[in-house]
Amino acid sequence: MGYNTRRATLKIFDEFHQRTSAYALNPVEFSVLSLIGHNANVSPSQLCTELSLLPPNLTKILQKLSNKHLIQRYRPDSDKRAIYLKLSDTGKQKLEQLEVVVSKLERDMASKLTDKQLELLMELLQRIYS
Amino acid sequence: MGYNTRRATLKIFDEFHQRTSAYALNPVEFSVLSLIGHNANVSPSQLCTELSLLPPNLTKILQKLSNKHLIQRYRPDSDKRAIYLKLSDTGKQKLEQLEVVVSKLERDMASKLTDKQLELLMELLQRIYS
DNA sequence: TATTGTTATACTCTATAACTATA
DNA sequence: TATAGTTATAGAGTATAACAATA
Repeated sequence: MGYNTRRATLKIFDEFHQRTSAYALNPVEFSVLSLIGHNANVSPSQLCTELSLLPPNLTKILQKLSNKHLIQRYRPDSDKRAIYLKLSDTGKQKLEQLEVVVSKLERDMASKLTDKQLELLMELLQRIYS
Repeated sequence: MGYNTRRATLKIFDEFHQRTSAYALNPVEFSVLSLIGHNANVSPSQLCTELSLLPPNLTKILQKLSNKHLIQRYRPDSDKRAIYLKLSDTGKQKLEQLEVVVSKLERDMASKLTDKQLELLMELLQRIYS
């Protein structure tokens, strides 16, 4: 099973790189961008939990996204240790574009599956890791 | 989809490490050992193709397996460039033990799935990457 | 000249420890 | 004393180029 999930991941990630090379973001970085986009004011620690990333590694991803002016970080008055994350206008624009590419990618990678089968595949995978 | 396959892979590999730490082999190294075990006289280039590994990286894996006295390498008379791989007696023994652990691991990781669903999951994944 | 496999090496990804600032 | 996040760094995994030996 691990063999099959890994082979599928490699294939999908390879195609992801080919189709999104103009954005210079890898799949995990895209996930971070997407989660921030759909959960404004999310914190780094929440992202670490949700994506199984270690804090030091997430910090580097956030620095990269920040250097590309895709996200903004600010410290809330309620807790000056914490950081809230949200997308910049550029970030929102890029995310929207990327989501179109990625959703087409997903459909193409599953070209041998019906919509129902793809949905089922997702559910079975989630039952494995959750 | 890539997100879900990756999360599942991470979970499975993590459990793999916990249950097989005594053998000091990672999942890919186990796959190499297993493929050699079930395909005597397979060549490194065949393994590279089958497992999507690059030759220099497979070489390192084979050196590790060889240092552990799990495999034997020999050059056939028919082509002195090529290498044939097979398991040593120790290798056969270790593989047999590992396969018991791994097949139990597989069943446990899919505890929320019926046998039929697990079988289906495999087939859907293979349709993605093949 | 092409193929098989190896060596050396660089790059990316992931993991650990120590640190700053705030609570 | 504990928590959020950062920095520095080490280690594992993956990639590219150059090479030796054989076909």
